[in-house]
Amino acid sequence: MADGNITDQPAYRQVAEHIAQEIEAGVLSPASKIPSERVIAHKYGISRMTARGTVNKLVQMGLIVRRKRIGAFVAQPKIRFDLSSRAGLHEQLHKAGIEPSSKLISAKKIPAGKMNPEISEALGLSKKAYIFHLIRLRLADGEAIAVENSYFPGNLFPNLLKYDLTESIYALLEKYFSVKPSRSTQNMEITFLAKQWADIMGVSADIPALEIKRRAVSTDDILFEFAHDIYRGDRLTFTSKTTE
Amino acid sequence: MADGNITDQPAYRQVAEHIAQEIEAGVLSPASKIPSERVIAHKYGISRMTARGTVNKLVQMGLIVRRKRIGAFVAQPKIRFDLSSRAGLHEQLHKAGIEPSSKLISAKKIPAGKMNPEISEALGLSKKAYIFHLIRLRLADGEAIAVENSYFPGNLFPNLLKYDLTESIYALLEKYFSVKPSRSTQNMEITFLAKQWADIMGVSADIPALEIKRRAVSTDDILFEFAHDIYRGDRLTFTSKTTE
DNA sequence: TGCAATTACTGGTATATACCAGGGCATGGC
DNA sequence: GCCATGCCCTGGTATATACCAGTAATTGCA
Repeated sequence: MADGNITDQPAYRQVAEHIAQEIEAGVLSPASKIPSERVIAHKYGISRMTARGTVNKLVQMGLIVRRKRIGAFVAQPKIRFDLSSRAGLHEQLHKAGIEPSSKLISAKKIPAGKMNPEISEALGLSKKAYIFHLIRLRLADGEAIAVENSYFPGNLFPNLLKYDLTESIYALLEKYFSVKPSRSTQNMEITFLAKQWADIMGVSADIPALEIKRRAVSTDDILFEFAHDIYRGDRLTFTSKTTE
Repeated sequence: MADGNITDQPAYRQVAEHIAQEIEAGVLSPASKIPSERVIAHKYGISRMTARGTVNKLVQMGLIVRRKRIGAFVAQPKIRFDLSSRAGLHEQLHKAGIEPSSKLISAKKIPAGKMNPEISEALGLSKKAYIFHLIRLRLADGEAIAVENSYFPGNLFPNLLKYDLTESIYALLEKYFSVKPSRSTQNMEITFLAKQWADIMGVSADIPALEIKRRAVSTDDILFEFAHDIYRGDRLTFTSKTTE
């Protein structure tokens, strides 16, 4: 910025705050396009690289999303997801008036020996056993919000891949294999979206994420699933109600 | 990079991956200084701004931490914090062989009317009631890892500020006011560290964070605390064990 | 009218350069 | 031996410029 400043904030932050206020005030409404980096630079009398810093800051704050070669847009409000709810993601989205959908990305039968030890050991399998690995993409109103990796012991679910895997897996397991989930132990971590998952979701890797690894036990006390779920932190807010 | 590349990755990412491998391989050990941006630029034949992009990426990955005007250093391994554990942060750190400490940043008595409505309403207070607001900084081996905001209804805890607030507040409440926590409802969100908290912690605002808002109820079914805790996502990994 | 080619614009990457403020260290005076 | 001065290095900010690849609107031809 050409002029002097009262606060000692760097130019890119000042501009970011100004635009952030416009967004919060509703001058720029969700899904609307914000001015291009070059226009911001000209409007505020800063260089494009500085304007880019401004846009970076806004992305980082979760207020806008970038679309390569198209522009930057005001972000939709975050979707609430209650991790402690009995209801699954699908059901919670539906209740919130958001259209949930899933896409089966991959379904493979893999020898336990070729698997990541973390997974085969978690499922307590010998090397010659095999594992079913499903990757599903979860969407909300058509927008990718999560990737779910599910690992099932092959011996428990013969011919699993022959079933319709696009619907609820848990319903399927109960219907055809009489396996009902009872308890689960989960471990969560805040990370950045690994490129692997970002590619599946079709988004940039520079967004925060919540990763959850879960071991699910059936009512028969059998460990029947190891799940590794990756949720976008920029589109979801996570709620966890605990009563202790 | 001057030379052509096999992968189509941008230069700043390639260099970042190379340095990341050096860190993971132990060539660069925790707390050791990585080369300065200018040195990286020269070493890999890239410009300093590109080298800066590399360092940004590494910071974002949580592999290194920056220290203004001093350099960038390989980050310490993340500290595990079990959110679902009965043990508090202090106890968990101690068990992990890390020295926990706290610092009282501020302790104020504030009219409920002047408070953020989210808080006064959560505590179910009229505008003329008052609220105690404590801000505490939590450290692990001297490093700031969390900021805790605690809000207590004034009527429940007369003269709260006269007590020693540097120790465990819950122990104090039980000892002097016979208030024992029983249940809590909490709401967590992944964000970026707001400048406000970053300043208290003495770190940059460009790091991920976990914010938890908690309503704590006593054994007498009285809502006695609204807490707003902010944890550094770059120094902590959060575990949550659920058995349902 | 229909469709292909052009063009303007976008974010992403990269370079070269410049200045600032503060930490760390060597130097030099006392 | 002590301490202050000053220099070098650091990350942080900022400018100006350039090229790329893909989108989207426009243009122009058949």
